[in-house]
Amino acid sequence: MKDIKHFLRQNSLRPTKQRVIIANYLFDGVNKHVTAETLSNKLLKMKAGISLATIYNTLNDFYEKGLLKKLMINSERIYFDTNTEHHHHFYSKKDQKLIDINVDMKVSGLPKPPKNKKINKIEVLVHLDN
Amino acid sequence: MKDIKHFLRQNSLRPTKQRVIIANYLFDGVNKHVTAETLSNKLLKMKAGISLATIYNTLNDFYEKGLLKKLMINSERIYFDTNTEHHHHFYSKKDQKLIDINVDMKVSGLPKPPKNKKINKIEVLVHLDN
DNA sequence: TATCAGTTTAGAACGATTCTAATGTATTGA
DNA sequence: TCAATACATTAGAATCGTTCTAAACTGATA
Repeated sequence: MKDIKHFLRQNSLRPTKQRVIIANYLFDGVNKHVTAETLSNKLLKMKAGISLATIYNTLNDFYEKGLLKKLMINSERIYFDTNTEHHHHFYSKKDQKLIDINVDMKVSGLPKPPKNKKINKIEVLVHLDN
Repeated sequence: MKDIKHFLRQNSLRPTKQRVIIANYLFDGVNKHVTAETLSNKLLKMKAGISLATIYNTLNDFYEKGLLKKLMINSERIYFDTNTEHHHHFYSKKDQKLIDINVDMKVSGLPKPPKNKKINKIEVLVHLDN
């Protein structure tokens, strides 16, 4: 896809074969949460022979350019989120799955931050039972 | 301390020397957030010769008995929280520090959870800038 | 106080991630 | 166009937090 190459160049990333494949999958319009492992599995199914090292490099490169958000949620693995807007999540431990919450939520009753500290952002994680 | 031995027994934990030392430190009335590493450092300073394996075992034993909460927060390490009540946190990435938020907070505008899922608990993490 | 289940320990193993350094490739500019 | 080079990819080694193993030890019990 021409668009993806252009998109990568716009973000100071050389459109190599591997990056194009990965970006095409990640930025297909449907927001995703991936770990290196889940992405690797997807790519294996697509028969794209991309090494794990490259998958890690690429996810981190995309992250550094702001194309992905990093989530570390009650879990052992780092999730990369293609939705880089500020938003919240449902999390099902049982399914090991994250679901975006895209509506605006308000947190009330927040105490003052400690002296000399400023609030940067508020993250709400809604744990699901089943 | 007699109390601590009793406390451990009440929780079906044999009051071994190592567990008594660790419990005495953790449950001294001041809530704490520790990782295996920070606890190990504290114990080294106290000249308690307790192996890392035992520290991991003990933290996990305490966790299994509900004496500690596990937090995994935007970070590489597992934090154990001596405050097992439902509460929220400030988190300073710069300082790698967690601070309890013990006041009641309300989250409004929460969407319905996915079909057949029930909300278990809501965790708010307030990221600090500096 | 002997027995035994539970505990501690050093060090090995593990698993996710990063590093290394050799090979390959996109970009550039002559 | 093509050579030079800066950047990417890769397999496998290294790393680091954590868990496992199996041998030695200890608290509980009778």
